Amino acid sequence: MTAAIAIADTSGLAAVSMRAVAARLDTGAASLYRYLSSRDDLLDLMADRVAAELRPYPEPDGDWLDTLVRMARAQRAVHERHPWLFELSQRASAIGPEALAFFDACLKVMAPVQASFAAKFEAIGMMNGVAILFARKRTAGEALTFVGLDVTPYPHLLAAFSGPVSAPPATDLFERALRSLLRGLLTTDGA
Amino acid sequence: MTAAIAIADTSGLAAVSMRAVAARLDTGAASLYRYLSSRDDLLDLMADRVAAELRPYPEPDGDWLDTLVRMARAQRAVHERHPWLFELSQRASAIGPEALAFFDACLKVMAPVQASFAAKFEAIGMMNGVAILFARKRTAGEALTFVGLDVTPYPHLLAAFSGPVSAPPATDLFERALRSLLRGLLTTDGA
DNA sequence: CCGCAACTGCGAACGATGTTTGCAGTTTAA
DNA sequence: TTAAACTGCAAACATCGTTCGCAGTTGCGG
Repeated sequence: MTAAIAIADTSGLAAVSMRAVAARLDTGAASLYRYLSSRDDLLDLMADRVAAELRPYPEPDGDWLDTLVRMARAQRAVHERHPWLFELSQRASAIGPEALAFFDACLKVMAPVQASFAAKFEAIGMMNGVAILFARKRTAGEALTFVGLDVTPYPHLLAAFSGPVSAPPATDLFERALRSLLRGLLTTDGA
Repeated sequence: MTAAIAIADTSGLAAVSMRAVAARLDTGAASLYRYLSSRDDLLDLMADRVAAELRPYPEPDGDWLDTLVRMARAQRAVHERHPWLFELSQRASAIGPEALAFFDACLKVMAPVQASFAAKFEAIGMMNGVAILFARKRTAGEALTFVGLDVTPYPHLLAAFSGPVSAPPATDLFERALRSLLRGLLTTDGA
């Protein structure tokens, strides 16, 4: 449901209650059960609907690694647009047709790579993990800056914060990390 | 609370209700609020209690990469012992003293590495992500094997499953991935 | 030993949640 | 026209986290 996604985008996943969604649709909560079997169903639909934003998949032109990085960038963008997607991605049932299609497209890009299916599977999982991690980077940074914690028992943490505050921007840390990881995962000489 | 962790280990996080924990302690739900301010408090305490299992931290002997891999192995073991920890790790408030101590220990190991604090921060985050991903590998594998999905629209997925089922074990995929990632993240020549 | 203040445990109740039920109202088909 | 099927939805139920208020206990100054 588009209404549910709108609520999640503005107020978070917890605000997506059956009553809230129904109210946005000017109806009662019970009416939703004519179209959904449960709230989990709704969440799955939301996840798959949003996974459709990964389209169109890039054509595998040139280097497969470049193409994969491009797809990972799309994943990161989606996770930045819909922060709640992270909470859903851990649910096994959230793997819907769109997620499978993306998975399939990744495999297609990896076709020229000589590696086992298990390795490719792992690589796609890592790609997803990296995209999520970087999408949440800003949030995580704030989490450590929040007040009220005495850092004196952690000498190295203290030293790190005492140093120059703004580090060199480390441009494209995302891409560098992803590239080195995928290369290490999918080639034999990269160990 | 040890009781709450026991419930989560056997029945999942959702089963950790105030009433369930109280029942295990032969008391009423309201009594818990003499010691906890809310359920979130309880979850934070659980996360930190379990983070203590990462101790003792290895002494930084020899190569820093070896030491980090050892610490990541410990993380993976904890996540395999307590699968629910993953759900908690996304909550900012779950960063307690034990988590900070681990973070500090990582920074200590990284002391000889010449990289910005931002890069090290990112590297620790990735390390955590990789550990979680591999801890959940078996679950994820089952998720794709589950029945009821027609894979015909996904030709590359189908081809992958049609191939030899059991791939070469890919021993130490965990360590290879981690090593290539950390090296790429923390050194300048690894791009 | 008393009396009073502070603390502790907890049954009962409140609001909110996901879900089920039952019943009107409406559409469809014979 | 009429019976069957479908649709929307208010009301009710179970369960959740949390609060309230009251007994029972403890600690302490007189």
